[in-house]
Amino acid sequence: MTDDDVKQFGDIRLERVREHVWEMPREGEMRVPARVLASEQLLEQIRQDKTLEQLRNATHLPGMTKHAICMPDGHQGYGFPVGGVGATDAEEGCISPGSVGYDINCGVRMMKTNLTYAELEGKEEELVDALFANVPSGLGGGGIVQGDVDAVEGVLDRGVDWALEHGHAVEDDLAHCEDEGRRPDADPDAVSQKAKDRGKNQLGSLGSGNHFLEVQRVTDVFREDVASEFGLEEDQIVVLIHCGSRGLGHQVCSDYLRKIEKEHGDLLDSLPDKELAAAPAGSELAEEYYGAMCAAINFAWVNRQLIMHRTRRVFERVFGRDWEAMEMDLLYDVAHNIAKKEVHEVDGEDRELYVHRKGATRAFPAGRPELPSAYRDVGQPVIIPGSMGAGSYVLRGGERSLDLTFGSTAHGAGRTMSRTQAKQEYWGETVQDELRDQQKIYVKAQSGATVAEEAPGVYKDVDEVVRVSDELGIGDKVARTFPVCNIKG
DNA sequence: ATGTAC
Repeated sequence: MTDDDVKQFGDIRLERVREHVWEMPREGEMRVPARVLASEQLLEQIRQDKTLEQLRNATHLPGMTKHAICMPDGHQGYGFPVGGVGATDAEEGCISPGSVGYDINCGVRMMKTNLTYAELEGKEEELVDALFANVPSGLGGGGIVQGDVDAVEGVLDRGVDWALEHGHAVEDDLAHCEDEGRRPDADPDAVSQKAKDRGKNQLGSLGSGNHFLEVQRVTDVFREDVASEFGLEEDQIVVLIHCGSRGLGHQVCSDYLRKIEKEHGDLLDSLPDKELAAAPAGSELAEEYYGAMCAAINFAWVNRQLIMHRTRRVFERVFGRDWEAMEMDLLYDVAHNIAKKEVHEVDGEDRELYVHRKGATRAFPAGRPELPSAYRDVGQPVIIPGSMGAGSYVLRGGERSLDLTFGSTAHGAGRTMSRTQAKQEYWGETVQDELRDQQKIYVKAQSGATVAEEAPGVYKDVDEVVRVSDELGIGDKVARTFPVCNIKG
């Protein structure tokens, strides 16, 4: 090993295993080593905050297997890094709400169209205004559906099946969503009344922060055969929807963090950070949290479904054609913040694990039984949004992901500065004017401050993140898109 | 991310 192959950041040591793979050797109370998957350039950004320390802390979680892993877009989060993957034994390990994240099933879906960029040019302002007027966004309440108690119960229990029953989905949408849009382990009774109350008037709403709806054009195709299977080609218009489970998921996370801290104090005392609070596998709270989290997963899927279906109606008005004629079909919906029971090979043995992916995307290659039939022979689509001034990517689950990352890859570009700092560096209106005048990107937002917080300059280079994923073989580049219209909170 | 704190 040469000097170039070792990095010492304070008391944290990283050893290069090979290109883009850095290992933090096991020491002290660490149960497993940790790994950072990053280029030198991205590692230099990752080391700037508490990401590496949080990654090391995560290796202390009971039942952690193989490695705690940090993706190329990793940054500091609540307890567990955003861009982190940790797989714990589902019988002898634990489940940790902070390792899922507050925004349960924050994620993205991509809807295709058969429109070309040429057909949209000149209509950008009309389209962005119509989307903004019809898709609720911003903090607080107001959704596409004003839900009552029964509606929320149905959504939590049946996910996108509920949307289908109520005319907000078609069968084909279910066939192109993970779990067909319905987590079978959902337990609505484990979701507090307070969480349900917060969620009932947020069904079909974008929220705030980095959440958005973006109309994009496909600018590059890297793997022609896979793109063709996915139904993507250059110049095509697609729609990307990025949002989560709103106040409901947030409430589920905080409810269970509080309960688990109280009930499992011994386990908490054995961890280096209280924010990693975890319930032992098999305990009542582990089961309840898992059921509640799965219900929140359903809520987020329905949220994205309602927004997508409303978007079809908006396109119908703007383009004067039926959405079916515009072939506005769902490509796929991917979760960025969940824990899920999955079987993976560990030391030559198949074991059931809680795979925590926080700011990480499942990236299963061809052949995994969980994949819908449309993608079983090609591998699942992985959708990685960039900032509103940069491209986004469609990848395909890579052959090496099962071996390296429990079937996962990155989820986005990742911030480089805090929201507070961003507001000091940028002014929302100026950002909007520049995007429009220099790149023909039309942004409309509830708040100028949000635009400043999400300015393209506050994000890492998504091209570099995707390059690492592709070169590692965990997620293969298929296509790149570029923004046309963007609405946000 | 989030009725931006308990």
